[in-house]
Amino acid sequence: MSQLHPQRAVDLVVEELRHRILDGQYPVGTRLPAERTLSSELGINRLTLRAAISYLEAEGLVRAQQGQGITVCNYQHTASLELLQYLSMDERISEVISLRQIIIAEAVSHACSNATPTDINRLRSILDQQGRQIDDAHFLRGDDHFFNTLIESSQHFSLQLLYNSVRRVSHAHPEIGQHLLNNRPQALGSYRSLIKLIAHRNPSLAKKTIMGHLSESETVEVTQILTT
Amino acid sequence: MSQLHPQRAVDLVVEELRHRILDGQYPVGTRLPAERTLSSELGINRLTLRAAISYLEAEGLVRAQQGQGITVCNYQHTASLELLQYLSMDERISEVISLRQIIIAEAVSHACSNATPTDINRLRSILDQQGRQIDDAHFLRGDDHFFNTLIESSQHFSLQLLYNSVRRVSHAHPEIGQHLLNNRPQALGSYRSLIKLIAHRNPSLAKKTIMGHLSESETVEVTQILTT
DNA sequence: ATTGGTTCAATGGTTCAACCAATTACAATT
DNA sequence: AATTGTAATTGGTTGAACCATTGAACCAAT
Repeated sequence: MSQLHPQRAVDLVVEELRHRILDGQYPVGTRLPAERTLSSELGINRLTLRAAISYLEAEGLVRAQQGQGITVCNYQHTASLELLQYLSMDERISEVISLRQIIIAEAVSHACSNATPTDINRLRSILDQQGRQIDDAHFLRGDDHFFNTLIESSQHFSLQLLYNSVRRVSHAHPEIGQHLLNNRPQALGSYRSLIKLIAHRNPSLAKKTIMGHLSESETVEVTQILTT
Repeated sequence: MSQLHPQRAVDLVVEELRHRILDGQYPVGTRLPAERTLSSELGINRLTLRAAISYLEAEGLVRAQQGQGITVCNYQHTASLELLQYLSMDERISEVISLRQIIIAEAVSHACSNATPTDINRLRSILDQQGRQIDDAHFLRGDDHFFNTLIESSQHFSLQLLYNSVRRVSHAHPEIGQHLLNNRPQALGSYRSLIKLIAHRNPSLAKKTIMGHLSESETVEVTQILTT
């Protein structure tokens, strides 16, 4: 959905209908009002409504069938992670945080094998030019840039796509960014540690470090890596 | 996109355009032909094309802007995991397999905390009534049912949404199912093992077991659990 | 009473033609 | 050379009309 420029009528309708669905105003399994009725109610043309419906079909929220109407899907089974950005995060912040951690751990692991020296230098450069001492907004932007680069360095296309969704959820929910700010010291270790782990080229060790699954001997090893 | 019933013109157009984009026929960053041109070429009405474009916008493949045209997005950054089902899997089967494993490990871990006795019984029941000795197609269907139930037992909505995408990728690419069949014995341990791990209610241990991150003492513990 | 087929109303699917609105390209002006 | 204004291009929206599918209501034959 575009954001800059005056918002299209289609986008407004998509948001309105998505809202009604997720609110339970149009419960799962029920039918939306007929297109002619609904477009009239919303004050738009039927074709505009149909473009919105098409969009919502792609999101896995509704299903249109001729003669039968537009049915609200059980999106728990039909939607993708993209849906998360439109839902309330009250009880799910921890889900996203841990998901993010898993993705990063996996990405670091793959980056150990696939990151080029150029990639590693780029990561270092992002850290340096950021300084890491600016206001929250700038910090989060730098954070975003850093992890984007990290994910790309992993050369793992599926992880990249997955991370895109998590990223959009984070952007849609400032609470998540806030959580990252609060837990910055202890969470994930510092950025430089991540780079050191990648540069050390030990995928398994790197992943275990991030996930906190280290044995005693491994802990010693990691300590050595990080203090050099 | 629906599949039963006669396929709508919109769906055909979506598939055709998506194919052209992923093929590189419409390279990333370039513009599609003008709507009037394209709809004429495809032999459909412009409004039908627009519904298809709306769908592709939701998939993160294109971006339409008035006066500027319809631009092909850099879907590596705009799409979600859903895209994977439309791509060639040649080099990515292992990505999906490992992603699937991570999701299941995480789900089992949460199922340890959240699965009700009813959930566990349901999982056992799925195994029993399946018999596990039928042809591949039936096996995969049972497999699908089992893991769906497992994911639901985890009560982890984000994982559920994520798994939906992986599931659709798997369905779109029989090679992945084939890989599951081939590596069935050694991969993930048996289904009954998973249930035992869940019933034992030790989230951390369960996850490590599936991911193969067990220490020696933990290995002994797991062996005891699985042999009871 | 049950079955089977027919009709019909409702609903989504598609098309046409026209106009609005944003953007861009380019020529005219300075 | 820079600026401005205008025209062409492109997507955005609309209205009305017609097609195709579905399901319910109805009716007839058994």
